Amino acid sequence: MIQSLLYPSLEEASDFINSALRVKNLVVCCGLFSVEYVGRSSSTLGAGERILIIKGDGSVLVHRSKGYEPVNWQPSGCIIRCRVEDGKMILFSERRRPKEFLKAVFDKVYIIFSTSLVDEAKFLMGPSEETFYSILFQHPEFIEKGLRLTSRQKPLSTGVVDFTGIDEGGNYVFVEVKRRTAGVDAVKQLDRYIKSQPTRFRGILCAPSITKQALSLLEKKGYSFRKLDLNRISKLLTIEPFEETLDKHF
Amino acid sequence: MIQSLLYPSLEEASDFINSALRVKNLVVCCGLFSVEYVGRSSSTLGAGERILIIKGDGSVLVHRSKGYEPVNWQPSGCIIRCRVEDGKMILFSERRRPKEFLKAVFDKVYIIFSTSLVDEAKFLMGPSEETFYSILFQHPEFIEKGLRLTSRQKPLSTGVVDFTGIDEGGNYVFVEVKRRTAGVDAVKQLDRYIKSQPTRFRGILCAPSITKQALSLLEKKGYSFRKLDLNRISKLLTIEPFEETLDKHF
DNA sequence: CGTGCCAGGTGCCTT
DNA sequence: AAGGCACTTGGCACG
Repeated sequence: MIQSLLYPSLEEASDFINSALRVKNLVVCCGLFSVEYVGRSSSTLGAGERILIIKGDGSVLVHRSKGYEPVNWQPSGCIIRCRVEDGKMILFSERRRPKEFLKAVFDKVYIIFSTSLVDEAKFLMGPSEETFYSILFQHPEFIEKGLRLTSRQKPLSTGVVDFTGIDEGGNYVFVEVKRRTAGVDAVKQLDRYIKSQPTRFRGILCAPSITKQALSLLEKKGYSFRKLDLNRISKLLTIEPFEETLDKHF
Repeated sequence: MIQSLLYPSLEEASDFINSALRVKNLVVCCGLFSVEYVGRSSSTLGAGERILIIKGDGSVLVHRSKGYEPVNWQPSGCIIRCRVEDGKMILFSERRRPKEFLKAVFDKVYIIFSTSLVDEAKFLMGPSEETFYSILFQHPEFIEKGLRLTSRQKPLSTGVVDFTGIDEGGNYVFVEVKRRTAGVDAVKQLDRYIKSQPTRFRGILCAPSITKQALSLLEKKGYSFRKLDLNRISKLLTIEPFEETLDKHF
């Protein structure tokens, strides 16, 4: 059930929003307004035509005419109030921790609607990092010939190492897996794991590619890089490859 | 100028969207639909009531009833098409590089509106990390009385130290600045810089606050914590301090 | 609550 | 175009 108002007065819009807030409906409001934000950072946005979205869980989004990201926002769990003051509609949102405030001051509301979105569908994501681990754990030869993996996702004092194992020469090995290009961070992560151990471990960083600086740091530390062949791995997934999904749905 | 349709037929909605696309208007559409995505990853979302937003620059956002993040999206620059097929409205978005596809299949459209958002306002962001460095470099007394800073953003073998300097007692000093609460990793970072030097350096970690564990580690290492007074610093910026902004606008 | 770490991260700036 | 890095990153899992 949709409720909507076209070119409402600010009083009408304010009442409308307050009604929607009480029943935790979603509200979409298009109008002319300015935005102030204070919190971890702060920002000011002068008056302009935008979209403001209030979700039932207390999140707020302000979208301008371009781009993926909202220009201002408030995450879920905020306390939201709306009132008319001095001929302007003021929408105020307060986040408790960290302390953050967002205020939208409306000169005009062009259109506003609210609804309770009935949406029970499950969101299914394609192969994640976890999926890659499973495949690699069953096929350590993709990482290195003769490698035996002894544990996965092993918690250390300083983080969780993806794999532990023993290489062809009998050396203990830590393996860090990245699904995408490995950067300096990944090398540091691996280094931290190995430094945390009293005994000697070889380090293997396994990723589809690696940045130049990361490789340089890796070599300086004496660790190894192993190129991960994504196509070969995806052949082993139950999930259908890109091309097939494309053919089927698109 | 707003155009809107309440409970349109799928044909009406499709025509409406195509008209809006031609003039690169923003479109907000609330309805019952499913979403498929294939690209860097892939995802499937069964039918449910949601909001779909198309922006003039070719970005697409699908929002469910909860949370800050869109469940599916397409960044700006995509090619968008809309048609009715087998009694469903299909909205298709293609990204060129990387190759990514998003498809929304509508069973029903509850409300749809479009508008060209006139929005020329400048978005002004509060102090960034860079801003803090500049201010602190010019006002080292905020860090410590009698401190002289000799260089900023100096590259070491192990990273980039924010400031180097000499304290009142003539000791060489490394300063690491954090804009937010300093955690254990900030201490480790500082420690790494100092360990990398052949000569002795004092370590100062400068942040608005510090976690208990980080402070404990810092003290164990013999380094100093300096509370960064954000209000005092922001006085030196053209940007007004938190409390004042709060008083004035909230 | 802090710590660690992934994300279809996104956006910005540099080579 | 690719790499590096900050972000009001958000989000989740775990101690």
